Amino acid sequence: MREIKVYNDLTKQKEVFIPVTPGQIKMYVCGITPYNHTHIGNARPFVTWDVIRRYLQHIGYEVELIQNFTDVDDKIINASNGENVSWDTIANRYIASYFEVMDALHVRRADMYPRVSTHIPDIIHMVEVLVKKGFAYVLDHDVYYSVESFPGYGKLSGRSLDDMMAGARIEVDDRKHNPMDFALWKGAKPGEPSWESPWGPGRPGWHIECSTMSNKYLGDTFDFHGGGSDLIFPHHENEIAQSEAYTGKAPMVKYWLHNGFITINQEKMSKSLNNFFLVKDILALYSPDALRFFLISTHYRSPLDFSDERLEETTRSLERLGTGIDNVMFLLDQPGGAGSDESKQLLCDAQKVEEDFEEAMSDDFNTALASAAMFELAKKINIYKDAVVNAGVPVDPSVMAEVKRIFHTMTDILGILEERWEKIKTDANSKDYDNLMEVILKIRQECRDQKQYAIADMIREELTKLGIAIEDSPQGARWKK
RNA sequence: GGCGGCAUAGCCAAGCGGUAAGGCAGAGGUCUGCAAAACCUUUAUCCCCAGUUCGAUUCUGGGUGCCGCCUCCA
Repeated sequence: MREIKVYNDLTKQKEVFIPVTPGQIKMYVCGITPYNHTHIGNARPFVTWDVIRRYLQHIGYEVELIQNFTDVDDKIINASNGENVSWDTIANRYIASYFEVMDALHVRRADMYPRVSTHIPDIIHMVEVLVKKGFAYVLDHDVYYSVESFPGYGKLSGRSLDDMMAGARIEVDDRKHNPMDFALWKGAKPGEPSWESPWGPGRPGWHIECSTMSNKYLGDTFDFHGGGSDLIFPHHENEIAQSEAYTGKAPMVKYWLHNGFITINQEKMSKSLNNFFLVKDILALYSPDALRFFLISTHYRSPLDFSDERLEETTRSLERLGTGIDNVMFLLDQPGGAGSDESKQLLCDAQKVEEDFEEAMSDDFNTALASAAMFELAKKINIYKDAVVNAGVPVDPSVMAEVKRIFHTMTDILGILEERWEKIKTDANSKDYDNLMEVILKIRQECRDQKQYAIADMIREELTKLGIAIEDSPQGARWKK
C-alpha cells in the first residue's frame, strides 16, 4: 500500500501515517450543531474529509467514518425559545438541511451520525467514571473536569496551564477548583431539556459527547480526528483529557488534523461577525462542483478567502476540465487504430499524471498540487484530440480506455464533475435528441455552405440560449449540452 | 499579554537548499466566414535586513505586515 504522510497537529510535524490496525482506518470528524442552515465555513471540513476518505479508500484502506451531531446545546435551546418550538424540532430541521446541501456537494455519507440526545446514558457513564477516578468533581448539580488532574493537559494546543491562566478571559466561577475546569454535566435550568442523572436532572457539557461517542464506536485509540482549527482549543484539548483519563490509555487519537478557515475579506467567517454565507444560497448561484472545487483548490490547512470572483474563476477553470472530459468521450467514439506515436505519448503522459496525482495526495492530501496534475492531463488529451481531428491520427481504443480510467479516477477522488461523465446518452430519449441535433446541424451547415451566415449564426445563438454549445471544426460541427 | 500560522506574478496557488508547477485574467499568434473550444508564444531577482552555505524563495536570527486561537464557533 502506498505510503502517505500527514501533518499531525499533536506533534506539530509531518509524519508517515501508520494505522492502528493494518489496512483499516478509523476516523472521527466533529460535526455541526444544528441550530441554523449550514454555512460555507461549516462545509469546508466535510468536503475536505470527504476527499481524504475517498483517497484513503482509493489506495486500499477500509475506512470507517463517524461524525456527530451536537443536538443538545445552548444555541439550539435559544433558537427553540425564539421560535417557540421544541429543541428537537430545531435540531431535526437543520440536520435535514445539512444533509440536503452535503448531498448536493456530493459529500458521501459517514458510516454513522451519532447524536448527543441518543447517547445520554453513555455520557453519564463516562462522567461517573471520571468522577470515580478523581478527574472530575461534583458541585451541586453540576460536574466539572479538573484540568490539573490530567498531566497532559495542553499537549494538543501547545500551551501550559500557566499560559492559559495568564490570558484567561473567561468569567471566573468561584466554586471551580481551577478557572480552566470545564463542565461535563450541567444541572437543569427551567425551560431547558434535561435528563435524569446521579446528579439530578441536567444535560451534558459540550466536550464530553465527542469523547463518549468516539470511544463507543471507534475504541480507545483510533487513527484520525478532524475538525476546524478553532476546535483545537478548548474542544479537542478537552476531548483528549476526558478520553485518556477515562480509558487510561494514550493516545486517544494518533493523528489530529485541522482545516483552516474560510475568510471573507481576509477575516474569519462567523455568525458573530455576521459575515457568513449559507451553502444553499451559494448553490443558487453557482454549481456544487464549483463550490466543491473552490474548497479544495487550496491546501486544507491554509485559510481560504471566499468571494464571488473566486467562485467565478473556479467555474471557468472547471470548464477547462469539463472540456477535457468531453473530449475523452468524443475520442472514445472515433474510429480506432492502434500503434500511433501520438497514442503512445498520450498513454505515457497519462501514467505520469496518475503518479503525480497520487504523490501529491499522499503528501498530506495536497489537493492543489493534485489538481495541477489533472489540468496537465486535460491538456494532453486536448493535444491528442487536435491530432486526431486535424491530422487524422487513429484513436487507440485501449489507450483511450486507460486515459479515461485515470482521468475519471482523479475526478472521482476529488468528487467533482461526476455528472459530466454521464452527460451523454443518459436517458431513452437521448437517441431522438441526437438525431434531432444532427438535423439541425445539417441545416446550419447548408446555410454556411451557401454563405447564409446570418441564419447559421442565429441557429447557433438560439441553441446557446438552450445551453447547447456548437463547435465548428474542419470535420464538421460538434454540439454539447 | 500568552500560543500558533502566513507573506511567491494583475488575481488565486504549489514548491521549501541547486536561479520558480498549475489555474484565472492580459498580450500576440494558429485554426475559423465570424465565433466558441483548443493549441503555441508571452508575463516573478519568491515582504525587508543580516547570517549559514559553493549556492537560499527554501535553513537561522532580527524586522515589518496580515490572520487565527486563548469566549460559542467548522
